[in-house]
Amino acid sequence: MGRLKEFDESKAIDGAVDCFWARGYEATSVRDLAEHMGIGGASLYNAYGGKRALFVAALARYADRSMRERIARLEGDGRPKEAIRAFLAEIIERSLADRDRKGCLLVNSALDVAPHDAEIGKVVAGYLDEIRAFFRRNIEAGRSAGQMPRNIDSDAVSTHLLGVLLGLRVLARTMPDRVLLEGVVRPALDLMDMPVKPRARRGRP
Amino acid sequence: MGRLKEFDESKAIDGAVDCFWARGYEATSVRDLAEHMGIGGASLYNAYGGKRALFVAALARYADRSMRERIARLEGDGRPKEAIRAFLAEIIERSLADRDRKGCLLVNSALDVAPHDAEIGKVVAGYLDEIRAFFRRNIEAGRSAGQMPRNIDSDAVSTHLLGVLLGLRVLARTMPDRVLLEGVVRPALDLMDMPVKPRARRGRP
DNA sequence: TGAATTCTGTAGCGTTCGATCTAAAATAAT
DNA sequence: ATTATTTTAGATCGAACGCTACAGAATTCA
Repeated sequence: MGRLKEFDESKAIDGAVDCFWARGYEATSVRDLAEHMGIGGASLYNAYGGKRALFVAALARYADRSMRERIARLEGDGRPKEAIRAFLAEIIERSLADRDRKGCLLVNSALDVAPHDAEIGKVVAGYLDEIRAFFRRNIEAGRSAGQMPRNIDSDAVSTHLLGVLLGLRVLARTMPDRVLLEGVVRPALDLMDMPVKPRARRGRP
Repeated sequence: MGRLKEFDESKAIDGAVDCFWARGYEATSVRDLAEHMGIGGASLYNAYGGKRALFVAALARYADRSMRERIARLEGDGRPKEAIRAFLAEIIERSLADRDRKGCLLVNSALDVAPHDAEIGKVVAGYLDEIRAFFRRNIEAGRSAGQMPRNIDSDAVSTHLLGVLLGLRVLARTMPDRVLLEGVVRPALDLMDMPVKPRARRGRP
């Protein structure tokens, strides 16, 4: 019973994502949000409770549509090493094409709002852990498949890759240069390459 | 001629650094600033011109007292490899001891304000380049001293280390855990180690 | 149809924002 | 002493902030 919502909830939350993503939490006003969501201020408070709760919802939406989509898509091929390489390559391409320099909503939130809000901090940490788990799964799969060194430390390298990803995102917002961003990533990818066989001789391998 | 300043300019700018550092640019109000600087609002505008100009001055102060001090101190030993290791170790220790999770003012600014302000963006990019130059100098010195692989790519690895540093700072604000932060750094430090000699035999080395 | 419930637009709440004005206070040069 | 210049404290500016009250519109129950 009661009056039905008139606005498209999915379009609305996408509008909120765009706002928070482009301007950050603090710099986004409730009026900005309502306008980009195509609703009135009262509807915003009625449907989401307030600015902070809406931000949490926007984070979840972003994580689903951006991070998890990418992980699922790249991990589907069954080529673990390529999945990791493609993941980072895709971030670089998107960063270079991102003329507004919006970066990644999760990374932006990890630096800006997470330290000041314990609850949101836990949410963001959970999303970052999902990315790290993606790296770790594919490192272990790559090692099992013989594509990576047998003694590779999946814990340390997956954590390292998460750090490199975050650094990549930060650097891309201030110095979006291809040579620079690829320089950040390349040594990390080299970690997953097989060690060169020393003194390969002609004849039998 | 004219009335003399009553406040300590050095204490004042330090107060501004603390404010921007702890709360970020947007969330810091001119009233917060004036209070922590020990001056009135009118004096703030008289001495610095406004919030944005004060932020630029605070950035410069921070870079001098924090980043450049650390670089000068660690690079003085003449042990290039140890300088890089100690640099990252010091960041980890400071991050773990930083109960307010303020992180690094330069990194925070690189993600938050640089993308929205071209002029400040160039300033921040300049500071980041100083850090990268520190890494590169010490990689090349370490290579020359025979402490690092002869074929190490100082451009790529210094850029990689800058990325790792930025990622470290982001991660420390959301997940300040020693195991995690050291996991981010360790594979990067391994890049600078000499390759193990294959099949060392007894007798002559 | 009447009552209950929910959504929406408008208006406005009190607060705070960055910035400025005014006038008194303090100093240096004349 | 007079004048010129600068700093100070305090009040205040218009605008924007997050949020809410309220009345009307729209819908499902009885």
